[in-house]
Amino acid sequence: MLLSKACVYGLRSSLFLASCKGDGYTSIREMSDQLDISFHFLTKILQELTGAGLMESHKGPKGGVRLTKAGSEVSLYEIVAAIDGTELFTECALGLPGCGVKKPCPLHDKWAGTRDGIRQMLEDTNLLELAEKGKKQNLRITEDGGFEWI
Amino acid sequence: MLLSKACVYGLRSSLFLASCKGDGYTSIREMSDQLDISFHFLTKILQELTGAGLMESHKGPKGGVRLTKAGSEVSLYEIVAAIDGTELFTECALGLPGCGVKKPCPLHDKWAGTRDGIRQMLEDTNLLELAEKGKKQNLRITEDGGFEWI
DNA sequence: AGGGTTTAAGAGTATTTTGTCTTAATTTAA
DNA sequence: TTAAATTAAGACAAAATACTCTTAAACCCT
Repeated sequence: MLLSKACVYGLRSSLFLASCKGDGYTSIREMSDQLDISFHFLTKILQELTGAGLMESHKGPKGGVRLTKAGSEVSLYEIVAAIDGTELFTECALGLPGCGVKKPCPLHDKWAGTRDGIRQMLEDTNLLELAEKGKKQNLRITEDGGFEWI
Repeated sequence: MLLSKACVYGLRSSLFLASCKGDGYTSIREMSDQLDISFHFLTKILQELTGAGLMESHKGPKGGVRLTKAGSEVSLYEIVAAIDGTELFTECALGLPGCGVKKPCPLHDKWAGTRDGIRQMLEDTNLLELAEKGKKQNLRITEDGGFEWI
């Protein structure tokens, strides 16, 4: 699996927030309902994202979380890095520590290119772009397709 | 992590076999020693590869495992598919089941290209090519670099 | 034939990931 | 000021992954 489940859930919920109108907070309960993700698990994931500065949270009624930046300014890479870390984009395909230009494994050259391709794709893609595409083409971001773009 | 540890170990040991001269069997004990991988864990991984038809095994003295095909005929993709399965090459980046051309997620188009890039890199690379490169440039395939190309 | 060597198979353990539950702290609004 | 709503935090449980160990089966050699 390329990304952990926590990371995938983090991406889906970030996408959800990017599609929300206005700059108010969205409650985690609503997100967990709409996206069909365990409330408590999602809470922990979003805590990581707020810890990383990508979201900010607010307690109490009318509380919830929201993006700290405009969706157009948040790349998927930032979210992945915040949850799964950057190891995927630096590690050796054969799992050898310290593999790099100086001390490569036989697969290093080829894998480095592929790896950069993954990173660039994530860096090149922002939340707003995906939210607008999803809204325009009515694409799903949940398993059952129950989510309606806002 | 892109590949499981079992898969990474499977790749390293396949690479080891591809670098072995002659067509005799190589004992799993020797491989686990040379590659610094737990003997019993490696045994189970190689059983998967023999089950998939990529290797064949032989018991008793002079026993061990060997590739069923020439190293030049074995792509990394075959090994990864045998151990980790092909899910990585078919799954949705957002984890949505059934995501594809017909029922895509907002990230599908971009991810499909990236995903194919990973697959093609693995399909395009064979064991002999890596073994020769490793031998020629004296590259490591173990953490401590203790392995000497045969 | 018999003993040593090697893979096969499966049970058992440890660690990480995933998910659940409870309690505390904060905030809004009546 | 009090009650309801909401996130924060941490303990706990379940599942998947990563190993470890033991016993069985097959094989070679003397």
